[in-house]
Amino acid sequence: MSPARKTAPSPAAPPVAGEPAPYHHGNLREALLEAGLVLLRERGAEALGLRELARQAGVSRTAPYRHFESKEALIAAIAEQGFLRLQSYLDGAKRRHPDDVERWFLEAGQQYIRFAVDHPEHLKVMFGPYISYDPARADHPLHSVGKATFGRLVELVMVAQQAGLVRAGDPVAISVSVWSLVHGFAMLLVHNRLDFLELEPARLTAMTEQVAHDALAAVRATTNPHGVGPS
Amino acid sequence: MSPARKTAPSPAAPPVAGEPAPYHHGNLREALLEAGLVLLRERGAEALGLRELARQAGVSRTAPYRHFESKEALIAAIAEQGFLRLQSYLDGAKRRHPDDVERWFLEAGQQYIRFAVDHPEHLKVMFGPYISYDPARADHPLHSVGKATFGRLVELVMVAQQAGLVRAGDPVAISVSVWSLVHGFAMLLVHNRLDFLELEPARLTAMTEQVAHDALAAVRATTNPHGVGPS
DNA sequence: ATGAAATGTTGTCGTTGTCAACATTAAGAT
DNA sequence: ATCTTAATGTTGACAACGACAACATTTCAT
Repeated sequence: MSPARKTAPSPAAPPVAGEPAPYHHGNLREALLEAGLVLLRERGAEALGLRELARQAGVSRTAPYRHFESKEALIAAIAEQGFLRLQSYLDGAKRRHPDDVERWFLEAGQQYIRFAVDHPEHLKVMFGPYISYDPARADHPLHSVGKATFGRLVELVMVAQQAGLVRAGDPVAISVSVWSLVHGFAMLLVHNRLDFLELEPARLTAMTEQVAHDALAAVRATTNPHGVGPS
Repeated sequence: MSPARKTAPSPAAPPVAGEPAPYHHGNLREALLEAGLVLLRERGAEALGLRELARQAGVSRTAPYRHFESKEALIAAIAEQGFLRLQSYLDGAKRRHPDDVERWFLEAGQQYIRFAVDHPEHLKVMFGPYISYDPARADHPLHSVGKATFGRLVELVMVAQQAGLVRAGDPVAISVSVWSLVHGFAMLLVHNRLDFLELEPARLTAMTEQVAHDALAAVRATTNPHGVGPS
């Protein structure tokens, strides 16, 4: 992002003392989302509120309603950004190991967990009860981006199947198992449910690697004598 | 629970029209928890509120504060009950397969998921962001009962190790992997993240069985050359 | 230039969690 | 039995929140 022209005409800069604070913010929607990320990092998911966000953006309490239908809609947009961030983590794994499926698999699992460690509150928002995830609203952008993220995993699983690394069978179902293990660990981490493990950084990376390995073991093809397909 | 004498002296019965509604409820703490379970089932975790619970219990808005320090403390007590319920699900698996570790393992996994299907909102409360889970408060009863539940799994893993079913290694770390897979699937289920799978009951049980199998595969002992393990 | 659409503001309502002050009942000591 | 005290329940109040309506200001297309 160059600091040059955006879609908005003038401001997009921190408020200047001399100027009379323009009536129109000019960039409010994105400013709210950015403030949301900051608030998320500094004060946690519970602190996310329309009024607080408006305050952070230097705007009055109901202004956000011009850009988001409701609090839930705003949070959904923040969650959406979270999935994009997560995708870039996962894509990094693929980019770094383009021709070794096993390393790609293991690294993807670790990247998922790294995302959880780096942005725990964001993960909470993405998978917590803050948004309803009504199956009737399956056209919502949040659903699309969520499915796209899951698609990264399905693609990985299919490649791994063709390489004989992962067992045959419905790749979506297999992906659910893999996702469940890594996601479950991430969620337990993020909600402090694993504090009794005393996970100082060294132990954390060891545990992360173990989880990634076990995720692969969970769906690994049975090492067969002569080629493809399990016994 | 027989309808006979409880710890409280007189009421513990639905309010009678004739009586002037005694000043002391006599059983408020348990009444609040029971109302909490009902509210949880009927209107979801978001509807849990001190005032609403007080209303359901036929008592005035700040009365709950005589029995719970805060809203979070009340929810923690409800979560505590959830862990007890979950334990009884898991204990059922052990009871039904006392001398077949593999069946015990698989059934335990399925029971965890069955709990999620039977009491989704309760699971949300147990693992959601409603309670802070401060590591400093490690003496809280919620932590104890949580660790006790996890202990069921560690016990199972240790027995499975001795039977040569599960790989050697720190049984706690291995349990975390197993827990993560089953828990992750349960959480995804409960938060409607798997609706795109179109899980009508038949597919759900199939997927449940797969998850349990994969949880075992994740930590299974490598089939060893000379003896104990399966073919 | 003018009317419509987009955007921001103040006022207000109902709801919630929490505290303080007060009322009523139950329990224990004398 | 009476008196004191702790346990329990109530009303009043406050700040914060999400949401809506009505109004103000700016931008944009015609």
